[in-house]
Amino acid sequence: MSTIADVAARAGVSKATASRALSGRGYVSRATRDKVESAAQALSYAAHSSATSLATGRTQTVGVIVPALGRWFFSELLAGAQEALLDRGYDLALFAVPEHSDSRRPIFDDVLPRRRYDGIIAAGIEPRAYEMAQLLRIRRPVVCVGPYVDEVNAISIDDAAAAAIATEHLIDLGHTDIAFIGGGAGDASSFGDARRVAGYRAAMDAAGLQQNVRVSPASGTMPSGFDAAVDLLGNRRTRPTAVVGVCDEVAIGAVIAARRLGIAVPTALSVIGIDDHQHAAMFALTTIRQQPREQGHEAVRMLMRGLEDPDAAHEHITAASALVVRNSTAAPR
Amino acid sequence: MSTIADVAARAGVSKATASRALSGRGYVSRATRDKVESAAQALSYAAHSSATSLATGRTQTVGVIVPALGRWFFSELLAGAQEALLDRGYDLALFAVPEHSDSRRPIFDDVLPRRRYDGIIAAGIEPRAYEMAQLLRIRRPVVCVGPYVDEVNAISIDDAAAAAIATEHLIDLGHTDIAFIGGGAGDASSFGDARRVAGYRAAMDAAGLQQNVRVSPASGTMPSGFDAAVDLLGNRRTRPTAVVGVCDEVAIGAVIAARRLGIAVPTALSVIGIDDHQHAAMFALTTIRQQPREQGHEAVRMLMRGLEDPDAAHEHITAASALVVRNSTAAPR
DNA sequence: ATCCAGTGTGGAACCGGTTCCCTTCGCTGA
DNA sequence: TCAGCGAAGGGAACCGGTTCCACACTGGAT
Repeated sequence: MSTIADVAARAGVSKATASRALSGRGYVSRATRDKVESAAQALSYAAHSSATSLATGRTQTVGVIVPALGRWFFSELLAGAQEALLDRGYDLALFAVPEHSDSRRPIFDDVLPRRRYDGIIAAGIEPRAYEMAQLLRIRRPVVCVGPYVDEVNAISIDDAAAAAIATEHLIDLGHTDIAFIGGGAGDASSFGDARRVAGYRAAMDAAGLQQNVRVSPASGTMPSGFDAAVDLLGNRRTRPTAVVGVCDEVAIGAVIAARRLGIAVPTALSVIGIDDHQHAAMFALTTIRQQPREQGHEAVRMLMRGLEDPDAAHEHITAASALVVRNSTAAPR
Repeated sequence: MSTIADVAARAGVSKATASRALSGRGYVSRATRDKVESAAQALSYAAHSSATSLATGRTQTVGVIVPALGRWFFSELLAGAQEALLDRGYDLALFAVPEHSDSRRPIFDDVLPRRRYDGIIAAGIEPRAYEMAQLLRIRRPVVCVGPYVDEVNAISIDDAAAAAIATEHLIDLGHTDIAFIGGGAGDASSFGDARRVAGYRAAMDAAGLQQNVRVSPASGTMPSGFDAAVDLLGNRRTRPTAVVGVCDEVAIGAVIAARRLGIAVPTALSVIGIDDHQHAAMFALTTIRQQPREQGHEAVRMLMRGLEDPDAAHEHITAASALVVRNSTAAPR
């Protein structure tokens, strides 16, 4: 493996000049630049990244923390962050660790302080927890996806509003007996889930339907949505006419459960989700669309801004969401 | 931020001794070690990883390449690799890039040669392609998940055997009109898909059913399996009595399509998949189980072996797979 | 008493870049 | 004619660790 000294020697210049020629910083004549570049080419030189990092203080790496890879939202978010980072020549160091896992603590205590990352994108951080304090300690730009404290950048849809809009869509169609599936069950659920439950309650309250509020816990996965829906829909006397799923995975689980129970969707039961999951169209699911991949792009953009200007004010961005009407919701009979 | 020189000064020893005390290499007296450790504690010292990497030549980072994050197999594989690497104190640099994407080439040309990774785990590498040649150039241990050349480590289930076992299960039940869904369609499909098609053909041939071979292309996703199944099952006169899905996502898409068409599973149609996807149980899907998470662990183990002993012979491991009978397959009527 | 092996420690080189500071040179403008 | 400036390039310091090597000291064997 050749070093910059080899390149410099072959081009007949000093290390300093070779470095300037290759990085494009400082004064280098056209002729010298060409000589250095062809020498580098000939030796198939590639800068040793540890040496560059040590000298510049930049690692060109961003740490990304997600609580789960299997959930669509996080895998899309990750894909978006990956695309944006790759474009800018940054590496993505992945930490996929469930929220309450034992291996989560050491990441914040030992791994992040090692000055290995120029910045951190953190999804699934419990609000105002110990973890947030640790993130602030490392003095690097941080972008939270979801909850946040004022001292960091953040991006998220308005979860409460999304759930409220979903609920109001059902109310507008004439439903009054509307149940909510999801929230408060195990590791795969997130803080955002709690805000969605709150949005559902608020919409029910506003419509004077507070006595009809019903929440069936589920963890945010399709099987858990399926199980919760089987329970909820099993008794035809207590069955609601409409269901709001905390996310599309849960809503799809509910659609499948309804079919299995012989309940027609949307004629006998309306189901609405939140997310616009890749499978939503296949199930003709009405939903509130959000675009986690775009949120990943946006998170990277915010991080880069914080890198360029460490004193920039922190941004708190509300990502777009919108009702997408398909064929899983209709007026009650 | 404090350096090892600060720690050494506070403990009243030289940098060399402080380094030895903290790393545990070389001779250091018990008393000195304690002094250095409490100094490090007091200054909340953490070694600068770029400096360590430059000095040792090890980055403590492994690059992992996957073609897609949304497919269950790869997200499980990634989760497994992450767990195993975190345990060993390694970082995971993620490259999630579709097989035929434009951003794929630069990764092999520019990113990998930068000597940033101690090793590479590559899934979704086209066999014997340019990419494999580039992987060999960087002189670091490589583990391929899926196809390989002799010069690298590799791990995979026997895809052909898995598809053959699935097909034979249907033949044993008495089916003769067995179609295959999947293979040869777009980016989300993989080389392994081709070998599964071959396994299906081989099993059909061996049973003298070669004239009944039918392959409907699909890309490995649930919606694509759904669409292909709707086409295949739409005409009741040409409908097969059993279907092999290239993977569980496709098979589940087929189960949903059958329900939508009013075809009872398993009485009127048997469906079998390959993978044992997290949703397989919910659909009572008979399948061939493989455990990509374990394969991720195993890949890391192989990589670490290559790191410890660069001259070790390359391993080619066939991962376990086994028939799991649930309730989506039955004898034909 | 002498030799030697095993411990313990410090100085300095080294890993491979980047960048500060200084010198030189050619040209412009007063 | 000469001060002054910008361009070009070299030497050396520096980033923060690890490790080689030299040296000092101890205690046991000869």
